[in-house]
Amino acid sequence: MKKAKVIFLVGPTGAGKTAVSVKLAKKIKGEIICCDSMQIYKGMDILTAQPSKKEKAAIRHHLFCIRKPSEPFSVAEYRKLALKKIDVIHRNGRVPVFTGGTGLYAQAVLDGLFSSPVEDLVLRKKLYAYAKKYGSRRLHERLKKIDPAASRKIHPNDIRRVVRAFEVYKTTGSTISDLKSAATSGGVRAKYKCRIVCLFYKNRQAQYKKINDRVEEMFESGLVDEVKRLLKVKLSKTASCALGIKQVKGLINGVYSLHDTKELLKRDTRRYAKRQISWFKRDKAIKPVAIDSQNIKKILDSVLALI
RNA sequence: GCCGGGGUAGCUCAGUGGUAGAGCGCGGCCCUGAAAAGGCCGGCGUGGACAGUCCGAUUCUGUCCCCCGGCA
Repeated sequence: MKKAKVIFLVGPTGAGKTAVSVKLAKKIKGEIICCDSMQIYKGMDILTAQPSKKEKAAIRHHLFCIRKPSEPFSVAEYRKLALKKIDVIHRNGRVPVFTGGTGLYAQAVLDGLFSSPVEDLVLRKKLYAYAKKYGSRRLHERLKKIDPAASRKIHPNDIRRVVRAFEVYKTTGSTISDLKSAATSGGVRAKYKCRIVCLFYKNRQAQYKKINDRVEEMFESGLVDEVKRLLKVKLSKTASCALGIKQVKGLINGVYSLHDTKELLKRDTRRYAKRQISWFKRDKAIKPVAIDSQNIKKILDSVLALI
């Protein structure tokens, strides 16, 4: 039996994934699935560069705007929803096209996740308090005793991972290393004919220019008002991580000038893009498509040739 | 023109009579239930120019050039 196809269109922010994804989906009878940890939130259209109404009307989009900004979200939850969508879309005889820049989400769908417990907020709070009091090094030392392998991999300063490793052990009785080396469940990579394409700029300067321009546009389209609106409710920990919220909050509170806010957001977005590139370079199955212009037709042709 | 302050990494600056550092930028990397998050690594730069003192000057002295503030 011929394997059904699943497409992933990934790449750093500002590469033009959204526009390409719509053209691509039209061409191959595809439907788009959000592969972005922030675009799953509604009410953050400018902040997350949500696809336009027109784009959404042209092609079926899934998993966009499915959570309120007050609600938390996680990779595991994402993976579950994404797998369901793949089935539904295949059943309709169409091709799922995952589009977005969250590498971890793509990986979770492709390779699955090892089974680990949901977050234990109470325990987590305690662990952070401990780390704050005695230093994360001390917590790391303790981790070394229960899970030497994990302690070797996790840097003492990487408090989140140190805490998580502890949390996993305390709630399940098994170490995160053991869980990790046990079989990961539900990866899609072998089950379907997966094609992963990453758009990236040949020239870093061109990419940074695009990012800088986009930040300016976001402000012109009403970013500040959008953030003001969002801040009226208590944002979940996840939603509040969206790039732009912290920076614009500083502007609203009078901590930064408009100019400084823009520069800060540009800088943080550049750094984010850099991290995305690092992430996508790791997976050897990812096929790179170099872009040097915004000629969508050309980009689309390159993508089509690879899938 | 005079008085004062200053010219050190792409930027902002620190420091020292024995050839220099910190933040930011920038580059590279790691990554499994917060991932647009979190973490790690990376600094030879004509120390404005020239001359002098000294065993030795980026650090002291002199001259010149440039910048900033004040007075004219």
